Formats: sequence, structure tokens, C-alpha cells
Amino acid sequence: MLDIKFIRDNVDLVKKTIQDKNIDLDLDAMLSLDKEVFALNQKLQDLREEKNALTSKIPTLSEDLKQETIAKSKEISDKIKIYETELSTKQPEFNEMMLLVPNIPAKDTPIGKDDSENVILRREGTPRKFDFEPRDHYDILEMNDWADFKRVAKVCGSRSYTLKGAASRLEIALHMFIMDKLTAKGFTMITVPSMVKEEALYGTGHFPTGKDDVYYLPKENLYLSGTAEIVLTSLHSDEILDESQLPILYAGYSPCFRSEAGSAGKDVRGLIRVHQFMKVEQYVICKADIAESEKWYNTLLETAEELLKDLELPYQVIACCTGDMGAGKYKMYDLEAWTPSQNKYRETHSCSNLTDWQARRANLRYRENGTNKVKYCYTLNNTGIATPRILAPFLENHQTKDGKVRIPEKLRPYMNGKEFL
RNA sequence: GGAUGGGUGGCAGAGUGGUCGAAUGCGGCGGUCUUGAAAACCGUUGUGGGGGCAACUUCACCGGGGGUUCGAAUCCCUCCCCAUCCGCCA
Repeated sequence: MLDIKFIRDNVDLVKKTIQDKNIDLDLDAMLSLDKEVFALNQKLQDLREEKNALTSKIPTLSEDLKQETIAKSKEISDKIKIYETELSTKQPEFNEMMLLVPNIPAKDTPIGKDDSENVILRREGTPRKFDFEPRDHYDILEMNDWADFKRVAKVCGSRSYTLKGAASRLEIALHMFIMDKLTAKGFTMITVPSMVKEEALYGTGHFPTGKDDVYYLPKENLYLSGTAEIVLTSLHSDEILDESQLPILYAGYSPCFRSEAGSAGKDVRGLIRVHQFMKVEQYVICKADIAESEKWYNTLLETAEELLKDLELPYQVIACCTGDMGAGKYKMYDLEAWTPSQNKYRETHSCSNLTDWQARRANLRYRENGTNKVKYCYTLNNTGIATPRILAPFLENHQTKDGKVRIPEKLRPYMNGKEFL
């Protein structure tokens, strides 16, 4: 959400953003509705003021004056009712449109219509040259008895996974590995539920537009969260934090659920795209300062890059273009790890700065030191690690000719010091 | 699943029809006192919107929505949420 005053004062910029980000919103219609709503509120305020002045006097008036004043007050109430009725349809309509207004992207954001126009910023590491025919992660898992895709599909349907033995240990080790990295940087480990109320999804911006991607539990009237970000954003909503409490740094751990409704047929085999997975989310709430938020953005990005380097995975950094970045994002970079079986880089991390766009929705505020002014926080997030997806490049990059998998040195302390899985 | 109780300001907690945006206490902030601190005392202290250069003024908000009434934190309806006890269970 943006400040309505900002929208009024920057109509052209907001319109351009709506276009660049491919948002279905008629800003002119919204602004004319804004004018109507504003005028109605103005009239209502005047009438209420008039009425309050009358009714507050009533207890002290003589009997005949009292009757006269009551009659007058009734007349005003009738007028108020008319305007209120009008407002009761227009205000919600306006509010809904406000939820669609996108955040203004950073100036250096590539303009583009979809992920095909994302820009590769840089590549780190060199894809390995194999002196044998590399297997894909699915086959590596099967041949080592590290997974049982067929049986689990029987029980749980497609896009489900199991990991067994060493692969299962690897999954947990990776989470501990990133947790240690993040706590060393001052992040607080936090495990959060995955079942969330609807408001939380509006708060992050996943709703109203992303309803198809989210599982719904009708009996509980709760949704299955696709990321810890949803709970973390709302944890402090409706609070006014003190500036001294900021930044809040969370390493949030949760099961994540995604219906993948828009990805039918894509990545059905293996670990890349499953309905339920585990994720450590890097999450920051900081003060409303773009330089400060950029600093944290770089920390989030660096941490993820360190992880990929420690795991010895070649990767590239992608600047997501306006059409691919999502309405709420000010900036979004993806990290993609080299995946030999597909001969391409596949997304493992997604790093975003939302500035105050989410905080406005979630009503996440703080009191500024010195001025005592109440401001909206800035929020940022990045993947810490998401499993099992990252196991695909991991297993494939580190496989040996005989079907074993080498463990990168930095991870060995988490794997009983072993060199191979 | 069964049975209760409850949602009021940063927190605790009064308030059952008007003078209530809301007593009181705690906390916070400012000050007096003190070498300093504590204690004590005095003052101050919600959010959002409108008007105004400002002083200030005004509207809304006591879980959400609706209703009764000239007037609602207070009465009625409805929804949501939370807590506790019992049962079941990781």
C-alpha cells in the first residue's frame, strides 16, 4: 500500500509503475473515487459537528426547547444517514483499489514484462565439467535409496517428497548451517506456525491477488502459509515499536505450503517444485530509511551468497524486472544455482526490499527517536535456505561418477565430519 | 468434542445512556530536590483524518459489522477473537 497523499501528488509516477508492473488497476477511476469519498467524509464531518453541538446541550435545556432541539437533531441525522449509505459502498470500493496500488520500484530496476526480461547481474563460480554423464538429482536419490518418490506419491499425491537416510540428514544439516550463520549475524531464530488468518496474507500483499496459490482450510478458516514472512510481518502489526527496538532480525523457520496452481506440468519430477517444504527465512524490520534498508538488503543478499559459496554451488544474481517482481517490491534479486541436469540456473533464493509497502498494510509502525513521530517500518526478506529445492543443485553438482555425493568442506561439521553422503 | 468467562489507552484496571477519549494505578517523558542515583513531589503522556502559517480547532475510534436512541464504551442483534476448566491427543 502507498500513502494516498503520495499517490495524489505523484499520479504520473504511479501510473507508470502500474503499467511497468502489469497491474490491473484504473488509477483515474481510483482517484475520482478518492475525491468522492473525501467530499463525503467532509460533509459528514460538518453534519456531525453540527449534530454534536445540538445533542450535547439537550440535557440542560428546558422542556420545550428540548423537544425543538431533538427535532432539529433528527433532521441532521437523516441527512447523515443518506451520506453514510453512499459512503458505505464507495469507501470499501476505494479501499480495495488501494490494495492493488504497487510499490514504486528502485530507479535501477529493469523494466520488463515477465521473467524473460530479468537481468543477470553477475555469475559466481564456474559450472563443473563432468568427465562422465551426470545424473539428475532424482536418479541420484533413487539409486542411493535416499528417497521414495513413487510410494510417497501413492500416499500424498504429486509434488510430494520424502528424503531418507543421509539425504534426510542433509536437509536438516542445511537448516542448522544457515541458522548458525544468521545467529552469528545477530538474527534471532524463530519458529512460526504455518496456519494463518486471512488478515496476515493481506498484510504481506499475498492477498487479494494471490488467492489461488494458497491452501485454505475451510473448517478452521485459516490458510496454509507459503512462507514464514507472512507470520513475521504480522507479528508486530498494530504495535508502535520504539525506534530502539529496531532493527528486528529474524531467522524464521517454518513448513511452507504452495498450491503451485499456476505451474501445472512444470518441474513435476523431483525436488524442485513441491507443495510442502521447509524454509528458513531471513527477515528484517528496520526504520524508514532507504539507505538503512539498502544496507540490510545487502546483508540478506550476502548471507545467501555466502551460503551458496560455502556449499560450492555456482550461481548467478538476477535483478528481477518490474513485470516479475511483484506489486509490493521496491527491489528484488533472485539467486539461481547451477543445475547440471537442466543445463541452467534455477532459483534458490529471492531477496526483496518492500520499503513501507507491507508495513502500511500490516500497520507496523515505530516511534522515531527525537521527533517522536510515528512512522511505518520498512520490511525486507530473503530466503535463508529452502529445502528440498536446494538439494537438486547440491546433489547434482557434487555427484561422483559412481553415484556418491561429496559434501563441501564447510558443511562437514554438520554431517558428522563425513566427506561423502 | 463438552462447559464457562472475557475483549476498554504502552500495561493493569474502573466505567451499564449525556458533562466520557474515558477514573485510578503502573510504566514513559519533562521538571524540583540530590555530589550522583533512588525515593518523594509537580507537570505531562493514545492513534488516524479534516481545517489552520500557527496557537488551536474539529471528526472518528473502547474487538468487527449492524440496530435502538435526540444522544451509545454503556442497551439489542450478529460475527470474530482470546482465555480457563473437563475430555481426547503429539
